[in-house]
Amino acid sequence: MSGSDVQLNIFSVDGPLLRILPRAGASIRNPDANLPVLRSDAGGYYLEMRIDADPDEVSEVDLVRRIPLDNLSGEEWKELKRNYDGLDLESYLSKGIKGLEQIEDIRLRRLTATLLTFLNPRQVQLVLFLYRAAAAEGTGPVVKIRSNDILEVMGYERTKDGSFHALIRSQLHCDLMALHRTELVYAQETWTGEKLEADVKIRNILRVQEYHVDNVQRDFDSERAADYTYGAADSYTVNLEFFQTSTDADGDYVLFGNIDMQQGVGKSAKHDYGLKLLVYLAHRLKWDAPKDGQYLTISRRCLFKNLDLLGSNSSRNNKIFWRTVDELREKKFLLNARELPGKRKSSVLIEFQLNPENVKSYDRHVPT
DNA sequence: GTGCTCGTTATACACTCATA
DNA sequence: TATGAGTGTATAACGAGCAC
Repeated sequence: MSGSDVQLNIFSVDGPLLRILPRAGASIRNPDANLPVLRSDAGGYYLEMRIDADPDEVSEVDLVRRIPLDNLSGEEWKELKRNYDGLDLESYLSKGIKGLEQIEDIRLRRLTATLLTFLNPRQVQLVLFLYRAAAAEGTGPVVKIRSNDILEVMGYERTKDGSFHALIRSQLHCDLMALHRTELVYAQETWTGEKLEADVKIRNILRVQEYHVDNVQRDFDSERAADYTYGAADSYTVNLEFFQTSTDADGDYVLFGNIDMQQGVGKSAKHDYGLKLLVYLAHRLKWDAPKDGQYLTISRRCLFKNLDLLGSNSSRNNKIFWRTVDELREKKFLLNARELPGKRKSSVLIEFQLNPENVKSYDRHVPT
């Protein structure tokens, strides 16, 4: 990547990360997603959620997201498992994420919510912000960020005294801790010379290496703030765990430009369809062989599932989808999109023409 | 189209704690 | 004791989706 690209606000995100990002962030409404369970193996104890592979789509691989539960004795584990197995999560979740309030144990409630809402659009936006910061700073995978700077860029309003409200700061801390603690377990195909092999990978999207609190008198505990209370540190140093090839001219990555990091104030993070569609298209760039590097053809069924457009009103779903397409067209990520008839009458395909100036894939193994 | 629910932010206020 | 920074809680308001 050249220096002029950084000046133009263009940055790269690793291909291996984009290949799994929509799967890793599948919501509980996604038909491939299973309810969280407690599980133990030789490596330890975990709260985990499995996303099953969809046999109809090669890009929809089997993936597990899990939070390791450290420092548990055998007895504590048995007690926790007994309590958790007794919960009727399905019934709780019929009332939405708020239904989890019926879980009495605060830590377990928060960990379950963390797993269920993992990689919501706000967290995806945070990941993109960190990659953009890494590109701007040129310090490789390690990025140092100030909490208030991120919140400023995300468009949150300051309070009268010029700081950000504790709730917003706390939410940022919880998002960073979710990305720090949640492990992704999946199979990744790698090239050894000309030979393609598959390895099982266990990776976090990022790890928080250090955090700093400006006022040393403040009693701040990172784990406690994530599990029981509120609060945030004033700055964090994070390591982007997938950051390996993205600055390599021969690497495997997607270039993004022109991304608006502003949160729509008052807008629910879960309904940011524009960001969801953009990330999904970037993900497909890493799986498909786009015609001329910019034409992608994807089934409507698959798009609706990955955009979480799973409501019962199909005409409304369609309306939201095309409104989202228009949004990406206005933001110059898309040049065009149109409906194509599928093999069966019921299977509609959508052809996208991406704008290579704002989203473009590089892969040393697939000629572009 | 209407009314409801849900997730989110904004605002206000009370509390704790350290410091001057 | 007053002050300021940070934290925790309650409530109102808003936008969006959903069911009817």
